Amino acid sequence: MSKRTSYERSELGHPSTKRAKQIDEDLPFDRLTKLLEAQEEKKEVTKVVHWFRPKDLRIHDNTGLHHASHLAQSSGKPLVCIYLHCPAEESWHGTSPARMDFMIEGLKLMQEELKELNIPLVFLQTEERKNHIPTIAKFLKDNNASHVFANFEYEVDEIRRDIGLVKEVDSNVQVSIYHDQTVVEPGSMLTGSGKPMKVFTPYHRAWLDKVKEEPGLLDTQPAPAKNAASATKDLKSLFDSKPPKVGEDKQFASDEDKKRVRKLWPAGHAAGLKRMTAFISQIDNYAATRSNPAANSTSRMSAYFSAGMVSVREALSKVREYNEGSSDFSADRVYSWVREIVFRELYRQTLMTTPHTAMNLPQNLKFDFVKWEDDEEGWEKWYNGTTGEPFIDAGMRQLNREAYMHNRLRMNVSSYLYCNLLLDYRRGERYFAETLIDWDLSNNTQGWEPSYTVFNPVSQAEKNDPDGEYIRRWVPELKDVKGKAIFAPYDRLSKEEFEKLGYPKPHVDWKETKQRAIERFKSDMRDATP
DNA sequence: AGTATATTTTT
DNA sequence: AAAATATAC
Repeated sequence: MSKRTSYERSELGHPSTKRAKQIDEDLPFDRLTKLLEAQEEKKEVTKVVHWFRPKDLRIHDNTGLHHASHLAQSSGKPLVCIYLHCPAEESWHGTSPARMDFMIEGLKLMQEELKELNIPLVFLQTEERKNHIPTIAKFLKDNNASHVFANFEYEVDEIRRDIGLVKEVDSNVQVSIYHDQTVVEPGSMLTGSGKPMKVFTPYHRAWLDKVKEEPGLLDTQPAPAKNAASATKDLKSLFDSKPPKVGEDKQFASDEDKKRVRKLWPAGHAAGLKRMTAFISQIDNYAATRSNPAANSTSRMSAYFSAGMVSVREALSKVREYNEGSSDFSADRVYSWVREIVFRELYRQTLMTTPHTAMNLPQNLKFDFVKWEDDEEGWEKWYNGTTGEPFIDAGMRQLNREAYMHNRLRMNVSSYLYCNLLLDYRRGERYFAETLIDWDLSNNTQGWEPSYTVFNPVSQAEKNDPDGEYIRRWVPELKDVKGKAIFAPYDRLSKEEFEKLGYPKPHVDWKETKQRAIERFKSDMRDATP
C-alpha cells in the first residue's frame, strides 16, 4: 500500500468552533430541501439524466435512478446516466488508491450493464472542485436535458454542491434528489422533544420498532427499464465514453498491491451480493464470533455499502428472507449484525443534523481544545505497525495489507493513537481515509470521535484474540511466542528471549500514557467554551 | 462502547 | 482462589 511519511497540518484545517455551531443551527440540508421544493414543476420532458455519485454505484435498487427511469418511460424520452470524476476532489477527501480502483472497476461494470439497456453512462471529468457544477450544467444544456435525478449525499460540501446545482440550472432543468443510502431517512428519528436522536441505544430501539412496523422500508426497486433501441443511434456519441483516469496520488504502490486488493474486494453489485449471500449462510455465528478478529466472521460488506454497490435495503431484505420473512430484527440470529447496520443509519442522521462533523471537528467540540503531542517517531511507528504493542501493530499491518481492518482493531488503534501517543486523532482519521477501501465519512469520523475511554491493548487482545492467532498472523516476529507472552512480549519474556525476536519494545508505557491523556483532556477541556 | 476496583458468589 | 457481578468513571 502507498505510504506517506507525514500529514500536513494544512490538510486538517477546520472552521472555528463558534462558526461550527452557527452551521449546525442553520442546516445546509434544510436549505437544499427548501430550494428543491421551491422549483417549478417542469411538465415538458426532453431528456432525463441520472447523476451517479460515489455512493450509489449500482443500477439495482437505486432510488434516484428508479425515479429517473420511471419519468423517462412515462414520457417516452431517453434516460442518460453520468458520473463526474474530479481528481482534486478525491485528493481533498483523501480517497485511498484501493477505494478509487474499486469505484472505477465498479463504474466500468455499470457502464456495461447500462449499455445492455441502451442507456449510456457518460464519464465527465474536471480538474478543479470549483468546476463541478459548471461541468454538469454544461452537459445538461448541451444535451437538452429537462430533468436531472440523483441521490442525496449528506456531507456538508456535497450538500452545498447540490444547492449550487439547483441555483445554477434554475428554471431550465428540474432537479430531483432522493434519500437512498439508508432504510430509515436521516433526520426523521426524533426524541420526545422533537430533536434528532443522537444516542445509539434509544435510536436502535426506535429503529427496530419502525422497521418491524413498516416492513415496506426494505422493499427494493428494480433496475431501470430499457431505452428504446433507437437510443443507441440517437445518442451514439454518448456510448463510447472512456472511464476516468486516476490521479498520480491514487495509484497503487505496486502491481502486487493491486492484484491482492482486487482479489480481496471484487468490484460490482454481483460480487457484493454473492458475498452477502455467503455471509447469511453463517450469520448464526456472527454474534458469538464478531469480536474475534482471527475468526474472520464479519460480512466484509462495508466496501460495497460505502460505494453503494449493494444497497443496505437489498442486504437487509436478504436478512429478512433468512429471518423467515420477518422484519423483526430482534431475533437472536440476526440481531447483532443488523445492529451494526443501525449504527451506520444513525451516523448518517448525525452527519446530516450535525454538519460540523464533516468539517474536521469532533462532535463534542470540547475535544478541539486538547493540545496534542508532536511525536513524529510515534506517528511513524503507529502507521507502520511497529509500536511494540502487538495487538495494535497487528491491526495496522492488516490495514496496510488489505485496505481493511477488523472493527475491533479500529477501536483499539484509534484509542492508542490519540490517548497513548496523544497525537491529534484527525491524523489517524485521515490515514484511515487514505488507506481503507471502505472509507465513508460518517462512519469514519464518528468511529474516531474522541472520548475519555482508553482501551487496554493487552486485555483487549486477551479477551478477543485469546489464542493470539490474529497477532501471529500479522506480526510474524511473534509467531513462535508461546502462551500469554504473545500479548505483551516485552513484559512477559526475559530480556534475552525478547531481544531474539527482533520485535520493537513498546514506544510508550501504556499505564503512564493513559494517565497523561486523562489529565491532559481534563485540564485542556476544563475551560473550553466552544 | 471501554477500564478499574470493590464486593459477592461459586468451586 | 477464581469467577461473576456491581459500581464508578
